Amino acid sequence: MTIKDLAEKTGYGVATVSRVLNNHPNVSRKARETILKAVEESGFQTNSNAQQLKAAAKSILVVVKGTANEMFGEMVETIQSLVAQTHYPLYVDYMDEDSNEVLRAIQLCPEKKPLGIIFLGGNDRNFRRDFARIEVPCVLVSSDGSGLPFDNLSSVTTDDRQATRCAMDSLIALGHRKFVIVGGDRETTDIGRLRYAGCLDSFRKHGIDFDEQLDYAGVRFSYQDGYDATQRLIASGREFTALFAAADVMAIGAIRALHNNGLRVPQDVSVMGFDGLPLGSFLVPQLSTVIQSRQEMARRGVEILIDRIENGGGACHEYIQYSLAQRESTRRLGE
Amino acid sequence: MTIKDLAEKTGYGVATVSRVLNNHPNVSRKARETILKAVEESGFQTNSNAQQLKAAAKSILVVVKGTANEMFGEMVETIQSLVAQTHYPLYVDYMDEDSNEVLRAIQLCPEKKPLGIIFLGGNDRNFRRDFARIEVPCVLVSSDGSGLPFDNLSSVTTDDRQATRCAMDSLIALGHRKFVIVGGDRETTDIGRLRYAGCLDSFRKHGIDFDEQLDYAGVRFSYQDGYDATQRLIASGREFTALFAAADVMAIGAIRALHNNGLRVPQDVSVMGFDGLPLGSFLVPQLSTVIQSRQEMARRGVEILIDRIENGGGACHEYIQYSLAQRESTRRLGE
DNA sequence: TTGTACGCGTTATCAA
DNA sequence: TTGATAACGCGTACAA
Repeated sequence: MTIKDLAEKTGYGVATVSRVLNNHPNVSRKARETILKAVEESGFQTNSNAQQLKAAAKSILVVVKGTANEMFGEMVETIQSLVAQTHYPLYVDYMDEDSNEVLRAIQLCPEKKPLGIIFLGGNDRNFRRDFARIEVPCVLVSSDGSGLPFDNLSSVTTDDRQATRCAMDSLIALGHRKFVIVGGDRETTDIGRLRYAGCLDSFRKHGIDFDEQLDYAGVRFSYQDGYDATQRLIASGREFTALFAAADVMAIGAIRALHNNGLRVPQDVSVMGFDGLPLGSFLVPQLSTVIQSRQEMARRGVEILIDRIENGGGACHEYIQYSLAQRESTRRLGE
Repeated sequence: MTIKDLAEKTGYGVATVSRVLNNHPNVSRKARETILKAVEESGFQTNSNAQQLKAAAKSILVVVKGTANEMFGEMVETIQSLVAQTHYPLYVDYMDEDSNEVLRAIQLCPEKKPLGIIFLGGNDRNFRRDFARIEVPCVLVSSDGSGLPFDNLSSVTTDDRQATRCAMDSLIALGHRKFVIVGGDRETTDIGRLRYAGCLDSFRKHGIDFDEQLDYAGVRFSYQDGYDATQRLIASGREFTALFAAADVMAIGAIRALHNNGLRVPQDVSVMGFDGLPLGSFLVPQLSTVIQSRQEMARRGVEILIDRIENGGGACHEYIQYSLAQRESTRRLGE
């Protein structure tokens, strides 16, 4: 079933059919009705290959880095419902955590010819190296692009460094002085770097003693890695009353590791995560964490992108409000 | 950059370029080398729109129902790596939990012209109503298609009913007699229906008293719904020593609800989940559950599909081995 | 208001 | 071994 078939069936030409399909003007009411009815009956589906081969589909592209990332699933849904309220078609492309999202976008561009791109997650290095080849307006969501010299790349994210500092400040305010950190890799992930920097900011300000070699473990963002890293930290014999995990999933692994070593949370060790996954509030103990506003991040990402598409303008970089949840996995020392 | 540009650049014709690109025979070594080098230099990317517009890409399509489903993320990765070892290109299409996966596949078929389709998750009703319009061999993974009258629809899944029965048997063997169930909707989800049936099988066999009205809550597969349902069950005043949740996420919500009501797991109530999410073994207490072999399910799904594509043959329906994990959230009564 | 005809980038057929 | 050329289904000048 093609528009040609439709044309034959209705007695009109393919151009008229195409016009009806795309809601173009200059079609008689009668033609529109006839053709619409035929479309209905035949269950016609326009072939998007041909469509895009022909011309820009005026679409928006979303590139999601990390299929398993619990943060992104919900955000994709928000983006979808937001974009659905516009007339822009939306393409969502999922990829592995460790693929190069920028190269993928570059690869997709000649095919999809998007008006703009939203990156859900992204790596500084990849952008620095390859982003220059992308010309449409883009928004990097949930990573900070303000350090990147691209006029067509905006970003919306949590201020990881400040949020982490704030989280550490709060633990210090609760009386904690001895910390260990289960963080991300500081070399390869921006998140790992920024959240670690936030910790150091706070530690320095309060004169907290912290040994980067002994008190920090830079690992991957998973339950298992959080668990393993914590085991090593404990095994090394370091004493600590508070553990910060750079992601909730790591915090969960960490709590289990503490438990296995006879350390109770929060009586013996306070644990603070980062992300604010829904899961966290169902755990026993409920996970204290930095809650990122995923909805808001996604919403602003869409808004900025559409504005740049429609009105032009250079890059802008926004931080989204986060909130600190002191729940059950942290406690005031000496109470 | 198109193959036409490539042709000009190298002095060959588009046909030769195309042949090189697709590894076809009847190309001189010299031509192949020259063209390959030009491809390298120019960073040429074949336009898949044009490719698919022209002809069937001999691809395999994966339709994933439920972006947030923790089961599927890992399975998609397995499928990808398995199919990568063949010469079939793979398309993965993600959709909301409540979209109609069969209609989506029907829509995709004329465009992608896949040789076969893998459905990750699926609803009985959707298949019954619309699947007849799909002609290529398909495999439904993680739902049971054996009741469906389609010769081109195979399925690979856990035997939900038997697995649940087995899980309940095990709880009964531990001395439990009073159960409540936080299950899925029995009307709209196959999983809800089958896992409930499994419970009843076991209860009947052992003469366990169970009131469908009072002891069963059919809700959605989420933390919050598991939590809410358990709250209601507790509030209703029913006494029970064991709670079965039809999914691990529900079990987690349930455990929190029990905790909030001063009920300890497993001392006061044993909780058994279903799915075997990695998360479960990091919780405190570790979640007892039915472990579905996601890897194996995905692997068999791919194997069966490729076999049907290459050798034909009718539908086959397989159950994949599951295993019962008695971990820390269940205990023997009276010990 | 409508239809004809061309081109998008690719693959496949055929003749050279 | 190669190249010219006809499709694939659609959008859109341009002509009518």
